[in-house]
Amino acid sequence: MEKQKDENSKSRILEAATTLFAQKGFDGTSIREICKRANVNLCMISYYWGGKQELYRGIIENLLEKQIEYSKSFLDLNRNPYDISVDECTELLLKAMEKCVDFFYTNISSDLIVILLKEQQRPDFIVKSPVLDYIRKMVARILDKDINDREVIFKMLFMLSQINSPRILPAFSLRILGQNDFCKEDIDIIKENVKLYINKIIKAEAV
Amino acid sequence: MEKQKDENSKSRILEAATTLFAQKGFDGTSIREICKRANVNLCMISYYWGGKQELYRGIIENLLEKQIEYSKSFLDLNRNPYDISVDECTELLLKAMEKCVDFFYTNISSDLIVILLKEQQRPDFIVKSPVLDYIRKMVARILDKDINDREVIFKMLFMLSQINSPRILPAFSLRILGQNDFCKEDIDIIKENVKLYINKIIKAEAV
DNA sequence: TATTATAAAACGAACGTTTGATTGTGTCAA
DNA sequence: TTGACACAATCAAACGTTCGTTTTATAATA
Repeated sequence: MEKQKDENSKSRILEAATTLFAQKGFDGTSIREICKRANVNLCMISYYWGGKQELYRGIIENLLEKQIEYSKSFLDLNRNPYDISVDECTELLLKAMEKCVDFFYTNISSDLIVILLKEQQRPDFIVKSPVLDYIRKMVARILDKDINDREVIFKMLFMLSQINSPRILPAFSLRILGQNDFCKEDIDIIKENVKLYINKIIKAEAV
Repeated sequence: MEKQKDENSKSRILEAATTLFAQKGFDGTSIREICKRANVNLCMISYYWGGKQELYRGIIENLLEKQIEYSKSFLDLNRNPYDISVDECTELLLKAMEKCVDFFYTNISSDLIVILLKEQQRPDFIVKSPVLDYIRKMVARILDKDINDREVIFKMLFMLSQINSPRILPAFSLRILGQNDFCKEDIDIIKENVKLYINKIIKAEAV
């Protein structure tokens, strides 16, 4: 009376795995722990994905799709940044950065950015984001440099880490704040910061 | 003819473990791998430290001592920031931030900051840094706020992530740069950035 | 009656740790 | 000066546990 096509257990696994990977990392999380939390049998991960590693890829690709889909509301990835004026491009980039804050601090994707940061060094887990590539192209255009120019890369780094700083140091910041996650007030502070400093960084006074 | 008091193998283990923990994380590194890289027998970690976890603590505490020792050249941890004028305190903080860049980008401690960032969420691996506490107190003094004020905490976050951004996203940045580690030129860019933006962040125009 | 989803059990491999033996070194009484 | 002894360092081997995965069986559905 309950053995029908039940995508429910599949999504429960995804949810449990995402939470645990973010908390304890890929290697620190056993599939037994995931399955216990998701309330499913031990074999279900292999059954649905083929293995633990494929489950990870599934989670990440899911995020990337969401990111691309979400970016469509404020970016046109097919439009060549070099065909846009510097001023318009700057405005677009600033808007994109603000939208990134919204994206990275929703419940859905907050765990995922933590996972990506944690596992970024695994050669087998490399992720290519077309959205990130496009943003880099925009920075290059604004600075009138090559996309692989050292200055462009560092400007991107400073921007991204500025946005993600609370997620990069979650244990540190949340422990001091005495919270389990960031609240609306925190996100507003981050956004305000983005508007102010990212703007300055982009406008290329130095660096 | 070679079995004498040989602290050599102990330090070789420390070096190998630091490199591997930074690369693959604590859980992703086996003691077999560490010992193989250090060219010592499998039992030596238990012999010297008692276990893998204790080896980790040994590494981290080693870093903290170095950090405290190093900070003495530009900070007096016993001096109460609230007894210093805002202007002098700002200058001291800026200097400290620049010194932090030097510290975090030397070969000795670059791996260690990566490890700390990776393992920060483990409740059993929590590290308290008196230097960081002092810097927080300085920020609070400059902003004339309580040390636990949300604004103080976020300013610290933004400052620290600004400094560490290239270390926070090492895979991302180094892959694009096509380098194995940051060079003098990169560190100069980071320092210049610190001077410019940290200064703006501290001076409290907003956030 | 296929097909899909779940369950329990078992697989070999890898893990961190411990054991017991062995080797070199420094100490010291004879 | 030497032989015995304590001790620190190292070794190979084995320990029990946990890991990701697979297998075989079973229940529910189309």
